[in-house]
Amino acid sequence: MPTIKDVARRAGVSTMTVSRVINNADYISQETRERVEQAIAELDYLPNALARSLRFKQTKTIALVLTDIANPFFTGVLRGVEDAAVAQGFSVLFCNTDESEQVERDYLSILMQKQVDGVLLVPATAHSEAATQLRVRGVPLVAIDRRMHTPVDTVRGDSERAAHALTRHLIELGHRQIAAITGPTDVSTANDRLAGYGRALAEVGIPLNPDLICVDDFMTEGGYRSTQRLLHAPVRPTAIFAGNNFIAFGAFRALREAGLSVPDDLSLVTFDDLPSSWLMSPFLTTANQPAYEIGQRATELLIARLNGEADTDPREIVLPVELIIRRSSAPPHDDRPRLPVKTLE
Amino acid sequence: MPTIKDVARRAGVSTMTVSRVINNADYISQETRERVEQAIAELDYLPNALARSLRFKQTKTIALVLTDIANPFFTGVLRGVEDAAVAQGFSVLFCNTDESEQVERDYLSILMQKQVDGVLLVPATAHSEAATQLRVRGVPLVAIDRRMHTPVDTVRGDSERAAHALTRHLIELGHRQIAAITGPTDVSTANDRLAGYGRALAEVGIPLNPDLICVDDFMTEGGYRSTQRLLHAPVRPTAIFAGNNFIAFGAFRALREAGLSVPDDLSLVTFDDLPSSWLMSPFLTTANQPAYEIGQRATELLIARLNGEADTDPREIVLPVELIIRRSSAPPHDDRPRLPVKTLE
DNA sequence: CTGTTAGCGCCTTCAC
DNA sequence: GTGAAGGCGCTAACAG
Repeated sequence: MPTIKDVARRAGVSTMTVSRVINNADYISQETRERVEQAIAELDYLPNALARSLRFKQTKTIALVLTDIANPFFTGVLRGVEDAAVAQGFSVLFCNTDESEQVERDYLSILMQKQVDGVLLVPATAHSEAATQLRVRGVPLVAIDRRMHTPVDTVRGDSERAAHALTRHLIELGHRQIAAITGPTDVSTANDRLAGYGRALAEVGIPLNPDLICVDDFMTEGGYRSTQRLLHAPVRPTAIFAGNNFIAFGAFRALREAGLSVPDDLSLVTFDDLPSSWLMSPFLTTANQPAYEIGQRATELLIARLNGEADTDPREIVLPVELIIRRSSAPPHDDRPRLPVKTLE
Repeated sequence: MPTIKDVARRAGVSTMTVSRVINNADYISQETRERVEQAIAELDYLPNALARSLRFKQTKTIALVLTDIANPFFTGVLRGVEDAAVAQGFSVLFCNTDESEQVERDYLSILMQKQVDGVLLVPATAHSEAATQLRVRGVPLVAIDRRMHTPVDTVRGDSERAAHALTRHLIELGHRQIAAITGPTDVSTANDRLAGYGRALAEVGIPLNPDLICVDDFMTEGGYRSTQRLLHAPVRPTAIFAGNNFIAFGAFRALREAGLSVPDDLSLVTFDDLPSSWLMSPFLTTANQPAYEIGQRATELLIARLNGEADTDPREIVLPVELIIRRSSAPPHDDRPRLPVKTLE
């Protein structure tokens, strides 16, 4: 592995001159420059970014710390992040926390040691100390998808409004017994979605029924468990608002196993779903967040911070969410008992 | 940002002593160690990994360069890679090439400059010079999913065998006119899958019909275009073997638009599909590759190479693929012309 | 057990 | 235009 010294020796100049060529500084004679460039080519020399970073105090690397890349929403975010990062010459260190605060903490420590220039974080919880940890060390942070207790740059979809729209849609179809299943209360998206749901109910004077509100994790299993609970509750809901796609998948499975069909027996609406190009027959009514754009905008904001631009108060970018109405939502049947019907296959 | 010097000053020792504590070397008096540890805690000191890496010539960072993270198969690979990497104290630099050789080349250059310890690569093409580039610089490489022309460590699913099984399945259902749609011929998985397809046909004496073989990209659009072509071909196939999940999605769309139903009018089988927990009603017959395990095994092999273990010839790990038979494949109808039927909704 | 010296590869500063 | 010295933060090798 040749170093700058080898190049200098071969070109018959000092290392400083080589350095000038690499960083294409001024005041180099055309002739020297060519000689150096040739030596570089002959030796197939590549500068050592480690050494440069040590001097420049800049690694041209940012980190993306998120909770679960298997969620297609976050896959979209990652694509947006990467494209925006590359466009500005940055690399992306990828970290998956699986919603664990402990893992998040450990990662952040490593990232600070590795001197990443900035961090994009989907915080496992709203009270994550990440913001403080990073600020102390002067590492810029942009939160993605979820708000944090500490004031911090944030890019996210408008969960409250979207949840309101989904719930409103159910109400307009005639539903009154609408259940909500969301993630942990210390995750802002769960709260915001529940708030939007509540606002829609309040607008038409439907009281909140605690029996119809389930809080579990944001995973398939959470949706499955919660739905089973709902089916044994005193009042059976005619519609379920699932706080995210995984919850909806779990809910659907529980309904099917109970011999209930969507939307004949219950309507089901959710967030994010799957890319529609993947679906044989798109089915779920959903509030679709602009995942790619969220990742992109967050990265651009982060890099702007790195460059010292926009050095104002924390900024919050809230992107609109698109409502996609499909077959999983329909008017409720009357409430006379009905025989379970085979689910749509 | 405190450095080792600050810690040394505060603890009243030399930097070397601090270094020894950090790396928990032997021969430190209990008392000094405690004093240093206290100084570290008080200053909230974190060692600069850049400086350490410069000395150690080890960054504890590997790169994962793949073609398209939006493909759920690669998402699974990434999860496997990350888990295995973290378990051994490595971080993962993530790079998406979008099947572009140029992007791949550019990334590799950056990665070498950043001194990654090793590279996991899904080569954009089999003739990628990546292997040579990296070898020259002594950076270990493990290819994932696809074989390369240069001999190199590889971890992949058994595409040939799986394609054979899928085709065999169609034959056993009674199909004789079986079309194949695959990706570019300079991608080994495309070739292997075509080979498996051909072998299955040959076994039962069905001649290869060039009209029934389409080569396009591995994307939804490729599947869509190819299927449209097939529908205008002299012989209409009764079944389509799609080279990957995206091709299958595109094929399905083209069939639906043509008013054809699966499996009533044509059977459709493919690779990878989607995680079944996401599906409302799993539909596609598929050869399911162990994505997570592929990522995991590749990472373990790479790290073994870094540690100088297993310094033998390039190794090829071929993992078995699971055949999942679902509703998209069924016996063919007789070949009398039929009215187009609405697709299953 | 602890400290000093030197250097990883590069670049900033200041001469020449 | 170019080069020599010094240092980024850390540690290996050697002293003591």
